[in-house]
Amino acid sequence: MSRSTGRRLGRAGIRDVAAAAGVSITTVSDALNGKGRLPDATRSHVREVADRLGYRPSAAARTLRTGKSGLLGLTVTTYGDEPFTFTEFAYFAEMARAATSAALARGYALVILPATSRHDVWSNVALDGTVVIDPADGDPVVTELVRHGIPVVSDGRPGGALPVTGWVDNDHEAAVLGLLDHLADAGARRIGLLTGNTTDTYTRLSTTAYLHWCERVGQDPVYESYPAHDPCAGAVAADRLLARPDRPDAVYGLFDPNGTDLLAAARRYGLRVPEDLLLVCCSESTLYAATEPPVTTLSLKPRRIGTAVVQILIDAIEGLDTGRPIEQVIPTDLIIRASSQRRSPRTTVSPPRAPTGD
Amino acid sequence: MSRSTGRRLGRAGIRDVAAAAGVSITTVSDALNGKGRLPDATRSHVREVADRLGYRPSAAARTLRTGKSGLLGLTVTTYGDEPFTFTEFAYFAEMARAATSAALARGYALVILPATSRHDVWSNVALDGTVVIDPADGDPVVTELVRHGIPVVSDGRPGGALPVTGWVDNDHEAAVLGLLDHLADAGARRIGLLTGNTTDTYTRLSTTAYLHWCERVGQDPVYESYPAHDPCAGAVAADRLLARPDRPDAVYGLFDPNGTDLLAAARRYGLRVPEDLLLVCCSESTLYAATEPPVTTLSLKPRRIGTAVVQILIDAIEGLDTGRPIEQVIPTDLIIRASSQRRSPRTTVSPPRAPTGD
DNA sequence: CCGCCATGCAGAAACGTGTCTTTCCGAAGC
DNA sequence: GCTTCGGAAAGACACGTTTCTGCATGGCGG
Repeated sequence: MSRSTGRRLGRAGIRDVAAAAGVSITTVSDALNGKGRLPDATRSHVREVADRLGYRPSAAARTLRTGKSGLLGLTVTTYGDEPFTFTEFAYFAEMARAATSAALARGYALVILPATSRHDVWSNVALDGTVVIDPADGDPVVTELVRHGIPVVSDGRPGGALPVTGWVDNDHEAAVLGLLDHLADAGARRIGLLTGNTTDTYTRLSTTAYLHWCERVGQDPVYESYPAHDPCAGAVAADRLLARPDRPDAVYGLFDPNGTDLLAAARRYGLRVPEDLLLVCCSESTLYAATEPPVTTLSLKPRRIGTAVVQILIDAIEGLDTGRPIEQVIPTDLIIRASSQRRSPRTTVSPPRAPTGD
Repeated sequence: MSRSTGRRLGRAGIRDVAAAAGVSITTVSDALNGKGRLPDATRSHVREVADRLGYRPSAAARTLRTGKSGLLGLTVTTYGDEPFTFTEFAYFAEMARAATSAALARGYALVILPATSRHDVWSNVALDGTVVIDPADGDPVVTELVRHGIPVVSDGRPGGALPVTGWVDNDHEAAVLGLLDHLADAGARRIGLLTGNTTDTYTRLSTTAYLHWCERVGQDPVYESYPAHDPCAGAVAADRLLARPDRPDAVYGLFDPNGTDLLAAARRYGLRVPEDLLLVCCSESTLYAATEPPVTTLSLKPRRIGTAVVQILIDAIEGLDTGRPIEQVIPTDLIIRASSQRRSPRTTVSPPRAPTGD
């Protein structure tokens, strides 16, 4: 049987369009992609025939020929033993959502992939580039990707001289320092920290910033750490922190659920917030606007980060890069609510200060 | 230049492996895929050479040849004007996470795609199948996908005779009826509903189940609806519901943030929970375990749904289907906490030394 | 001793597209 | 009048893999 009649079942190919329009394959390709020198009459004719046949170019064939798939990987490193922490917290959900929207707007789609170095999964999909969330130092997946010539942009400043194309991150040190200053301004004398025992960049930078701040103001560090992937462990660690003999009068929690964990622990110990205990936690959840009391949160602006990461990555893919790594720092946002304001609203006080930090 | 020496830059191809191993292309392909009849010596030799060269088969070429890409689409329909509601609520995050894990375990990856019928995005990626979350009646994207022979499995029972391969859903009617019975058992005399004004299946089924229950027990329906995509509107609607002259003494909120919305509204009206107002909301967030008071939540088991959807879809793709649509109902889980139990567990605060709750 | 089958492997045809090169043809220039 | 030039479209190849077909060899039964 001839090749033009053999494909009765299945989708229409470019050959079918060419035959139906009475032109060659080249003309069809050029007409649909706007590439060659064709009169407008031919262009519209071919397009009309293609539409009538319901023709959709094969993504696989196009990818094979052009080398561009229009797919970006989105990976998340694992915390501890958990196999997969995608959208473990609201941060990831928001960031992934923004990244997906930004990619879609430029004609790309996102593929969710694990950060493990399972070859079979990674090699089964043709990637134009990859977004890596919080890569570990010397991440083998990242090095292998760049060795294959795939651009990698990371959310989180990479450590260990990772050869990424670029990165986007918050200034975690400045955020923690500003937040601690805010608590001190509100009257905190001893600020505690609820942190993780993992080695990821966010946890490490935030913790060292806390230690530096303590050193600067001459306060003994008071902190508890726990495996961040275990939600129950957070509640226990919050309890431990408030059970210490050197109980802090203000606490910053690094992870999303810490706000409710600390509120619950404070209730168990009969501590009033904010009268007896000032509270701030890092979270993207709007639920903290409606808790009792509302909790001051530090937002890492995941939407801006997700958008920026994708823009940098696509710029690099499409050859708009400047040759050197592109680095971008997104400012954080401290959303001040009742839990970190010592003065009760009943007493007449000076109007609340403008939220413009240093 | 010959074809074997021309590709110096770029990844190693199967030809390079064949040349380096001193065998033919066929032998390399068979050895790596475990297909042909080869002695184990040749197999291991080829594999060793391929590893040494860092050979990764081209996903695009394999997809073109075999017709299988190993990619599954994951789409979310839009609510109202919002362009993209992926992981708008914790439900989507959990469901997407479970679906991703389940797909990965069977060698597939998930591509996040918008539910709009933008051709250019959909046709730029070769899909083996698609998961559609809560499709609208007669969804054009779904019909076009099945017309192209791509299996579609939906999260949420499809309406409008949508030709999906299968679907997974909760028994929303039974869940709402059981939950309302639970509230009535706890002493509720007039149960209100906080619902959405969208036409998606979840909202519609839950609301009609509520109305049926009211009819059965002879209670006048008391409900407020609002656009579920707008977080501020939820707080306003919660306020409206509690401001009514026929104020309910128990409320069920259909959406994730309704719990804190209703708690805040109750505080504004001086209503104690659960003494004056019983509360249940549908949510997957663990934050409700630590609110004041903890809120009873209805979990739709998104992890089980995400896993089941992917299993059904991959079974259909790999030809394990039975010919008829596969339908699966996942039971819901009512997590009973203090907000829906009229008796207060204790009037004094329990000693702080035992962090093990309940 | 001949034919046959099982084994081990190579050659080559696809998969469907993009694009380089070539061909054709009419019109303009010397 | 012949060449050249440029526009329009066709031919052919390549992308890298899978897989069908087929060739050679050696062991075995008849």
